[in-house]
Amino acid sequence: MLIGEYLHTLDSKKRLSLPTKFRKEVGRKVVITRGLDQCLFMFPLSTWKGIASKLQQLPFGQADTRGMSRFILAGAVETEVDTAGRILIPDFLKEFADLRSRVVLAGVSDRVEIWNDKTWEEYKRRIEKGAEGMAQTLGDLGIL
Amino acid sequence: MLIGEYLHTLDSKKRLSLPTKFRKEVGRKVVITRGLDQCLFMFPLSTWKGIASKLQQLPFGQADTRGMSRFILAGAVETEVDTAGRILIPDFLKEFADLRSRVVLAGVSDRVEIWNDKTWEEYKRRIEKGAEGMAQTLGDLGIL
DNA sequence: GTTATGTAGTGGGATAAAGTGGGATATAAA
DNA sequence: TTTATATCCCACTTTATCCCACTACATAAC
Repeated sequence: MLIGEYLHTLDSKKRLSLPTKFRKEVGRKVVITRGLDQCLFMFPLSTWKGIASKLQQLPFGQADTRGMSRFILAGAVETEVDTAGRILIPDFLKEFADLRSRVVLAGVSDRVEIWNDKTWEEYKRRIEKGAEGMAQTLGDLGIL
Repeated sequence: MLIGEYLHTLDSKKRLSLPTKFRKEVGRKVVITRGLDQCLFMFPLSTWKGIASKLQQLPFGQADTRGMSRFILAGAVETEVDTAGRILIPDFLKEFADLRSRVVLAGVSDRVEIWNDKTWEEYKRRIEKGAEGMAQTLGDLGIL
């Protein structure tokens, strides 16, 4: 279970160290893709395979699903975790998520999200403000 | 699995180098054809054979599928990957996709798409704008 | 409390490889 | 023969990869 929030630094060589707590669960190979709300998603290779096979089944005759599979598949990279527990973030993904030096890694059960630190803080503030409505929703869903 | 996005240059001799990550999977012979949304499709020869046979099985009586198979089959070229990992793009395909010097290669599971860089950026921007709908679809597919 | 020991996170240098450009040779057309 | 086009080969530049080192903070030992 990937949980917790960590502030790490993306160095000049595009390397980003994973929090120790994530390393075992994530394994040696991971896939990073474009995510939603301007962050990146990182999946263990095994999880990714399931996603990829579902995407492959989408008909590319339809313009909208064609766009989606391009967005995600062309936006994905398989990377190995190096001996120091670091992964490489390619330029086009750095740009997409507007990643600078300070980066937030957030565990969200089966994936890790990678955020620009400022964007993350802002996003959290927005969510907190909507907490009232959220509590309602959680209640409706029988979660809390 | 062909994934990722790479910005390469098409030189004055119409040569385009394939990203290293694609080379193994793609093999020595590839087929390039006209694709959808003003890009080119590149298939490993083995994949192409399956696609070609499916196209041939389309009912020839219907005008739209007839047009589709002509569009793809007539525009197809078989090329060899040279010792430096480069392929040649014939003029008529260059023109079709409006390829200049800067070219994007995008892996989309079983094919590589070849785009004019500007066209690709524009396309991505359009897709991102529709991200809300995409989130919905991803949820429906059980991906997120 | 102070001193070892270990580990996580980070940075940098040396080496290898990828991507690209250009010349020389071969092949085909005028 | 001359001109043009394609193919092969080599060389340069930049980027990536590997390996080692430093610092900070933690825990354990004295």
